Amino acid sequence: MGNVREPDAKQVAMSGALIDWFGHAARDLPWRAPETSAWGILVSEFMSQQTQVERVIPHWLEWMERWPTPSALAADEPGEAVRAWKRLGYPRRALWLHRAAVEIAERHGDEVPADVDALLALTGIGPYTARAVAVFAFGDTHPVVDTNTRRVIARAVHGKAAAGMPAARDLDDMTALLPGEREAAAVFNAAAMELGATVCTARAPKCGDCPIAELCEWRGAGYPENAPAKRPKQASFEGSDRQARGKIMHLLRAATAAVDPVAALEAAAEGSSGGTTRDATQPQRALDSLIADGLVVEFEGRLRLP
DNA sequence: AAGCCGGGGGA
DNA sequence: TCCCCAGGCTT
Repeated sequence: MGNVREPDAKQVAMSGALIDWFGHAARDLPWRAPETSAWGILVSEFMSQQTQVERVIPHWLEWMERWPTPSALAADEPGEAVRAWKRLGYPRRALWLHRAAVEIAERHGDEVPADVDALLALTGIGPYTARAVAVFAFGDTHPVVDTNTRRVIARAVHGKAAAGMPAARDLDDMTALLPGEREAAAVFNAAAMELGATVCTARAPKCGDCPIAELCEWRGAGYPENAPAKRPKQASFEGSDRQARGKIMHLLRAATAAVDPVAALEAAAEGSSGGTTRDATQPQRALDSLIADGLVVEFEGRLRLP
């Protein structure tokens, strides 16, 4: 981390403008209510990984009603967490959230730890989520770097259209903008994320609504079209293994009893008879990978959630 | 460093 | 159609 230096005048102007803007423009997300527990913050962060927050809201409300504490979730079967996850995507997150709840209940006295390193040690929590919980649940003064803040900094500070690959530099960039005062630092982290999510968007930024347009280097340079972020090209979802896995999970979530493996393989192949040749081994491969992930369990020759 | 992992919203 | 989304884990 090295020496912490005082933000310069432009950095102060930028963070100040973002904090002021956030005061009136922030979305009314339920976990932003002041009485939300650290557990509630942690759940919201798990659900929001690679998922737009608007889609998370109903799942979060239902989840917190049913499992208001880590120990409440830990007392239920992991499969119940996977079932309640519904179609949020990446169901491994539900499994990992359940594991994290067990770890918190067993190792931390049912209290979400406030320390970044302790958070990082929990299942499913990485650099982003650990700092997000430390900052948004406990008011700590770490830089929170997600896909939104990386894009905002790339544009406003570096004058580039898009962020490069994630790097250690991202944390330093965010730290340079972070106000020294504790409460302001937490609000600034949320404000930078909010700007990236609602105004400084990847596809069609609303620069007319931007509170830091006058300070933005990208705007000042005339919106140069730099090389786009080298994000790994995601394979088409249609016909993918991921889609096949999703179909099996959909069947198992809806099932009230363990299902015949043949039915699961048929579900995985559903819709694949559309003319183009498809990998005949895909259904079995999808099922095997789900079992390897612990999302599906073999039980007396049938399949069920864990 | 690269690949993999869901599903939906928006252009 | 393609790109993107409050990422993290495995190899």
